[in-house]
Amino acid sequence: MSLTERPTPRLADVARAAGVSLATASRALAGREGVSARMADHVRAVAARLGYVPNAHARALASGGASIVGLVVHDVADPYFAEISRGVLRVAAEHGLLVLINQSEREPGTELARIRELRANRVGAIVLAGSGYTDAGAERQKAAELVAFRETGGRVALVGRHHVPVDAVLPDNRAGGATAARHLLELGHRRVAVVAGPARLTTVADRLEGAAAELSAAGAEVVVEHDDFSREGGAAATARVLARRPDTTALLALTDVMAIGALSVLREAGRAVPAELSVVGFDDIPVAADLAPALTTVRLPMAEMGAMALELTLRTPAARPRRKRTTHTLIPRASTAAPSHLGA
Amino acid sequence: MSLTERPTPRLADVARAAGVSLATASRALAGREGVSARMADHVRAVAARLGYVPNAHARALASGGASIVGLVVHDVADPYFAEISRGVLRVAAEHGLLVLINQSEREPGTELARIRELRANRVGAIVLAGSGYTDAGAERQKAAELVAFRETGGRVALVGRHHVPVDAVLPDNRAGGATAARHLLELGHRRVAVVAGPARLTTVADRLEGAAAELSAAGAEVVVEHDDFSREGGAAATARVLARRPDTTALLALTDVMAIGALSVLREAGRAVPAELSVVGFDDIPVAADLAPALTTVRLPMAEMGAMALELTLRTPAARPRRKRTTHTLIPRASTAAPSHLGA
DNA sequence: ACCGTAGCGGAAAGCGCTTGCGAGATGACC
DNA sequence: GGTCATCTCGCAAGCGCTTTCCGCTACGGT
Repeated sequence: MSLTERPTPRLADVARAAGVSLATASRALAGREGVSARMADHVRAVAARLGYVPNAHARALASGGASIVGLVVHDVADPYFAEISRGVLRVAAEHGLLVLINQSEREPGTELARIRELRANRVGAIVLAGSGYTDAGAERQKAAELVAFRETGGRVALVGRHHVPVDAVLPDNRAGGATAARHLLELGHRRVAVVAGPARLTTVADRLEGAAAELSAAGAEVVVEHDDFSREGGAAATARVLARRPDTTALLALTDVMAIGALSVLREAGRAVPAELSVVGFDDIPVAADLAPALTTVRLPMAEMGAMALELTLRTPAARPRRKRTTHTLIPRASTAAPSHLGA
Repeated sequence: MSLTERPTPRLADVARAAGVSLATASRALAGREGVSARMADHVRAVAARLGYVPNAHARALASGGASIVGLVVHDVADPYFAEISRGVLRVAAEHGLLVLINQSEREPGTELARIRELRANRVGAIVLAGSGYTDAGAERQKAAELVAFRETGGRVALVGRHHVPVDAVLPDNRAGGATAARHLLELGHRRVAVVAGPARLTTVADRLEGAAAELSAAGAEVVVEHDDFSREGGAAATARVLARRPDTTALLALTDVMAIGALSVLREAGRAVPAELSVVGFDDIPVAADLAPALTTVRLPMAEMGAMALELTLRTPAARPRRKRTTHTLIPRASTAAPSHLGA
């Protein structure tokens, strides 16, 4: 190998080259007081000349605690989580924090493993985004891990409803589901299908509950099809809806990503949206406005949710878990209209 | 504060509780040889009972090197980078690596700062995704930082063309640009506008060069409008194209995200796509097929690019930088057609 | 000119873990 | 039954940095 492996300069090298002690060098570089400005400048200049990069592990070990936070999402490429991540990264950058990112792949086991890795890395805080699970067993293990982390000085914030007694940002899922349903009802729809994600996710349970309550209160017929929280899942669920209840006049997809799948199936099936079938989504991901037709949806402040979660972990810990509720907004676009027999 | 801050159990606690020495406990938990299976099981059981989580910093310090890799992207919420990130995370998970993610915000200065932070954290490898800069000064600083990192034992891989002598995954930008242009030419377009990102990015330069070369060789008129690499940038550039050259028959957007902005402006302007104006994008981000109309584009294997980059860093270092070129594929969809005077 | 005070710099003790080396124990072989 | 090879385990020395505790210097006050 022609690669010359040169040892990284250490603080001691900087100190020696600058003609000062370790303590002085450390203080100078950390910008701590107790060193004259002149001296500090000198040390910094020497460090720069040597290409010194402090060893964050040594620093973390000696001072106890690194400036790293952990982020766990279901899937980074899902626009919902991408937006949340962006919010988290923005706040992290503002505070000089580094972000260790993880995907849980929507698997409770994987999620648990990721949390442990984060703990091992002594991150200062963990932001767990994505839905909780309706399975009490999985939630209990996660809760134990997270509580242990907090008890050893870590900070935790969740995005979404989990059965864990820690700070959380709660998206307005139930009310959002109700709002979406009401929109369809007001347009005159009475045969509505819900294209839902996996029943074991609390996000799905909440949105569905809000929608179903509203719809049945109005005496509408409701069918629900569960599938993956993905474009393909949305497509598959929609195909089943079409087969099972061809007279459905409106589709309520519990995420925009699923709505995208729904729209594609409807397009292929030659069912005009919204003329024959209305479609409403959830989240308002960035592309929702650019779909064909533009998607009516319930907007959640995704990036802010991520930002708020990280900010929660930065505040002084509270004795009782804090809950921050978000708002939601119906964004009416071209994908919803009155059912055709009314329009006619 | 009612939060009971309990100290994290240390390896010494586990060793004592298990009745073994530190060395044995360490080896047992690391799964290293030199410890009988019986003993190792016992130690692991005790560790689990105590809720022991090894301190990754101490481990990194003692063993020199953490199992963390750094990833720098321009913007996590941009679908292009989200896909690359997914590829990186997949490979990282397969190898038990943690990923420290960073956004450079398309700022050379920020990018540099992020690389330094990654270095400070003694990551084993850095994957730098996103375009290089045509500004030689910025590239030089980045190169210095990256080369220094490599010389001190770090591994680096880039995605995209940078003026840095390290391993890289090179997307087929130039040829892809040519392919997109040829598609338009074959349809009969002769007045083409390129909706381009910032000129200082090598990605833009390469795609544009490939397209322009092909177009001018065919004697087509070409206008280029630069703007941000975003939906809004694409919209603004398109608006300018419309004002400057109303007789343009085809738009070549250098990324799908910009194409989305272009489509929205065209829709608002009442210009039918592809009847009046054809639009072709670049990347084939997941939603490209679901736009209105479905976007013709040049597909790049984004997730694989991320995966390949990380895998490059995992291989034994080579004396000379390795370059992996990707393929590209034209994905014809509904947004392109022959210009109207031909169709008529 | 003397003493008090403040402020700066140096020595050293860890932070929690890995690991090379050597001691002790165990079994094999003659 | 003795000797040697083979394992298993423990000791102790760091990894690079922070931080406390002191001692020293250089001032200003009187």
